[in-house]
Amino acid sequence: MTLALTDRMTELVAQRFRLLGEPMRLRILQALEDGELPVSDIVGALGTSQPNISKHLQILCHGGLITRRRDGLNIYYGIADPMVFKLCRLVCQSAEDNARAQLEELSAPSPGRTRKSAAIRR
Amino acid sequence: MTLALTDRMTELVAQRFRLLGEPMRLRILQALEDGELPVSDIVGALGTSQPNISKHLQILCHGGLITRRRDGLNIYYGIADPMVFKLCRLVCQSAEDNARAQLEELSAPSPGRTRKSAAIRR
DNA sequence: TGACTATATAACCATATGGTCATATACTGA
DNA sequence: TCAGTATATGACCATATGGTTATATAGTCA
Repeated sequence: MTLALTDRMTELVAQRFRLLGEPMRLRILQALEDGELPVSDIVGALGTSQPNISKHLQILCHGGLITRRRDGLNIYYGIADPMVFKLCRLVCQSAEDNARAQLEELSAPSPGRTRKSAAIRR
Repeated sequence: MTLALTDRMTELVAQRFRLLGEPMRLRILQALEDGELPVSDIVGALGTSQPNISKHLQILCHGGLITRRRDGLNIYYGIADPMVFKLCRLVCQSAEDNARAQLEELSAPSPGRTRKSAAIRR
């Protein structure tokens, strides 16, 4: 079945992909994979400034990818839906496949292409 | 199993997500879902300028998401790996869930939260 | 209340990104 | 070769984004 997204839905989906299109945010998500953490721990784990982490946490939180819970002075963030990791794995896989394909393309002995030949690219 | 991506891999994955984080590019991919098309058709279908489409096509092509094939004056672009639509469906689903959850949050009769309560947000 | 800690936010800067218009390039056919 | 068509690219602009530093806010505890 085709996607056939409405304009609004296309915007939403793009927005969600954009959340994941930032290395620092992916690192934050990975840091939270084993369970929720207070901001200070995330900062410690990722080696960037606390304001920067806070900013990304807010973006992820508003985007609905992480949860937020206060406990005394600390604020704990956690993964809202482990599905994100499924997404990451899929993309990871396809990125690997792509890299492999490019390697083959480069080391191919001759222009005797295998199939469909996705290469013109001037 | 945890993700445990290397820095390089994290960059690659983020880069790939960023490709999908643009409404116009998502629309292009959707336009190609039923089969490859020449640039002019894509332009016709999406109602933006030809240079703009060409730019996005190049980005998608370099990112390995679409294929490119010349036939005479026309250049046909096509989906490189239908997996992208699987990704979109997953994200779409989760975006819907999220929207629904936010609605419930808003229309919840009282602060008698159900579970874990992901809402502080000042 | 006041000192202290954890986190958020404001102001700012440099760079990236998406769009536009004008023009170049690549191919076709007379 | 030349006119014509399809696509790509360069130059440019406005805005978005990620980062930094300084400071505000919220909660704890003496």
